[in-house]
Amino acid sequence: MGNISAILEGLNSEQQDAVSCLDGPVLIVAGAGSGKTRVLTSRIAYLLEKGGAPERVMALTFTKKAATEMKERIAAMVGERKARRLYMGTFHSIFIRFLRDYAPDLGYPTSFTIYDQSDSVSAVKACIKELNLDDKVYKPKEIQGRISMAKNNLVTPDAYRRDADLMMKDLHAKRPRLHEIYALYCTKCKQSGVMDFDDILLNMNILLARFPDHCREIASRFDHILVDEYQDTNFAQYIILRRLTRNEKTNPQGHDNICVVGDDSQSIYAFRGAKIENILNFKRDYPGCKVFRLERNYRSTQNIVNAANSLIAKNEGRIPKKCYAVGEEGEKLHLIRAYTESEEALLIVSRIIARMQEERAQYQDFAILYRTNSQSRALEEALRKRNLPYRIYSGNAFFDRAEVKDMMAYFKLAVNVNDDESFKRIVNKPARGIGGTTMMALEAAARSFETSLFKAVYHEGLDAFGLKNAAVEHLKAFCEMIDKAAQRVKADPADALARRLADQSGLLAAFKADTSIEGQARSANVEELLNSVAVFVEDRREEIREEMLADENVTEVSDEDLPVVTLDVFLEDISLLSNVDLSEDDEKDASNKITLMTVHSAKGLEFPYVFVAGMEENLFPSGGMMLGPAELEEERRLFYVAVTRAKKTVDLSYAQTRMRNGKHESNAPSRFLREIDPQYVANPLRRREEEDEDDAPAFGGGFKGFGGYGYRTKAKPVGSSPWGASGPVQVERRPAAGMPARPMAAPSARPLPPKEENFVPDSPDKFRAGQTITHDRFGRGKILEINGATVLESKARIVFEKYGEKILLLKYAKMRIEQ
DNA sequence: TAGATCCTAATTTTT
DNA sequence: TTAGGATCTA
Repeated sequence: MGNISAILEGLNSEQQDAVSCLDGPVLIVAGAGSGKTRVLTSRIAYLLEKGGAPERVMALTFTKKAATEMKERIAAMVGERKARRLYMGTFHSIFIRFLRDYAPDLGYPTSFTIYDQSDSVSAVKACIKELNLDDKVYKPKEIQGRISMAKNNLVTPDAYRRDADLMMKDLHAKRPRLHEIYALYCTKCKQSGVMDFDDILLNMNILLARFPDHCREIASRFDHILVDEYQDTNFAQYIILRRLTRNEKTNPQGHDNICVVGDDSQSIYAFRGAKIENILNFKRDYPGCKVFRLERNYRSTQNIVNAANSLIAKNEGRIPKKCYAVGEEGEKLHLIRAYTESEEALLIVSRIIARMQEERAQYQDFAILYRTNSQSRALEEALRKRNLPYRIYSGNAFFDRAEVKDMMAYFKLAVNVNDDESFKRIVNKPARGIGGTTMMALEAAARSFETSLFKAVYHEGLDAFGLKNAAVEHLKAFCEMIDKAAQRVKADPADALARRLADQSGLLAAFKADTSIEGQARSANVEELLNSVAVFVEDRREEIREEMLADENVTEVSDEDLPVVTLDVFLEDISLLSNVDLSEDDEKDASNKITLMTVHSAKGLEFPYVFVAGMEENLFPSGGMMLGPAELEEERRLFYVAVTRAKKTVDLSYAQTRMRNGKHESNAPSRFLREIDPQYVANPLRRREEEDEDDAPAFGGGFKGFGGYGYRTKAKPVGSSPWGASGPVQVERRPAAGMPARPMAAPSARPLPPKEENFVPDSPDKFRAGQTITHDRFGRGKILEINGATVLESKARIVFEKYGEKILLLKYAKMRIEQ
């Protein structure tokens, strides 16, 4: 019992309540930085200390990283042995365990393999081709997305075809045969013995729905279910959870000890099928549920939390909660105004340098977040210019490399010879004289035999499809090589088999033969992959050894006692793992670096100093085509996530013009900047500063509103040289538009009239002769004429009510049009 | 079959 | 702009 108080110790009262309320449905609404993970892990530890059996606890996360971290923390509280027995992992990895058990019932081989998204897209593409559809109309990526959405919503191909609404939409989108692609894709996957990510959830549902016995059996194995990041669950996950808990239809005697943790304000994956409604409706779905709110933010300063609150308040449909910071007030948020994205980058970098000096901060304390990956380019450039170390978090950089994928395809094909995507990928890599014509014929044959490519090679009657003997020999040689490996999958250690495949395929040799820099890099990457297989085998063996040692009757485990860790195990592990770089170890120690990443990938992380770049309309919020209210709210949540990553300071930057898709683009500052209560911003956006960009008539060549704005007035950030001393061209030629013309200008004897406070000028390209205007110093006047080739050179002759006639350069003059 | 060249489409992506 | 894919040519 002493341990129990140890678990509760150091938790605040709300956290304690959330941890110790074990019976019945529980919703923990955990604001950013409120100690969510701590509560979840403590809760599980508490549960175990109270006598709960670890193997009867299912805990689901979205990432492997989250699962591993939590396991470690739980192990620290209750010991390795118990923690290890927990049924804890990602939705996908946990469900795969069940699916393997019951695969035959679902029409899959027990050894089914997993398609990642790119496999999935190319399989879809193959289906489109097979149906003779135009891939300009049926864009593989989009179709795959639609199929994915359908599966996430548990819409099978049949259901899809029967759904008038969906069919109507497709008709309108001019792709009425989408459902055929969907159906064919499913057939092919099944034929290949393959599930894509969505299938794992879909099939789990099918398993639970169509096989009540299995459903009961699985559900009865658990007394408690816990779910992390519940706000990001999709419909399929939602239904699975419903089926595993008490349920009148399928599971009337089941328990309803389901505890979900999440923050509706941080739901940012709707575009991928996440349903924020799941968390919003939890109370309704699980009557009698208890709700705990964790509203104390331990991470950020008050200013940051307050600013974030004021922002997210603009969203409707939220779970009411009032987050507050317990830390110090902190600095206000700071806006960085730049003219171009490269200047923006330079300003960010100088501010980082300044901060590092002022606060003795380290590189790793800084993160620069952005909406789109392409924004990293300018930032990298600026960082390199100033010689600052940085690292970019970007997707599966390693596993996205062609050579790594190739090698992986060999592994996959050995584990599952029917995996057609892998087959196609490597059949001629390295060159084996199996060209396009051969493959076309083989594919036609496989189609007509209704079998996989691999099996088709051994089928009778290939010549009918125009396959020459020589081609068939080549194919057979390839298949035999694969088959030899396939025979050994269950017998040989993964690392040995992987190495053999690399050698016997000739893939590694081909890369090694290439002495170019790229070639070297390729073979190094393949080596690294092979190495990672070895590391995996080693780790897993140690794990198993420890597990065996945990048994009281076992005192020693020799190497021979350990089971062989095989390639299929490695594959499953790897295909369900995402960003966790193979080189993560290097990163851990040698990583005093500035972090660059998208806001999405920053979720769950924290940094003392956070910069968010590209705070512009059309970029953040991203907008694009149609930005509906729901999408806008998601963007706002995304921005909320960005801001709440910061512990100490937040800097938000925007550029007036930015190179996008090869073109200069001008966008107004993001509306989100306006939505933050200005009392939390050091230099807030002035009222109409952001307007007049979009509807301004295009003038000259694409550069809109280059001068004439008051952006520079208060831009001086602490200790940095705001406009980039070493800055780009623009700095030189740009006039100090917003500065009072104190030093040089107006040598007239008369003192200048005071300028109007908070004057908001219109863009210089708006002015036309005849308009009545107000000038920030000279007051009302009328434009008599404007001349000059471009807006930047235009001069206006204006007669002012009080000051008479003057000629002003439009780009300097701060004026607004009256009425 | 490889290499050159042309064309086109560009958010976010826990699995 | 640029990356990736498709198509064309030796």
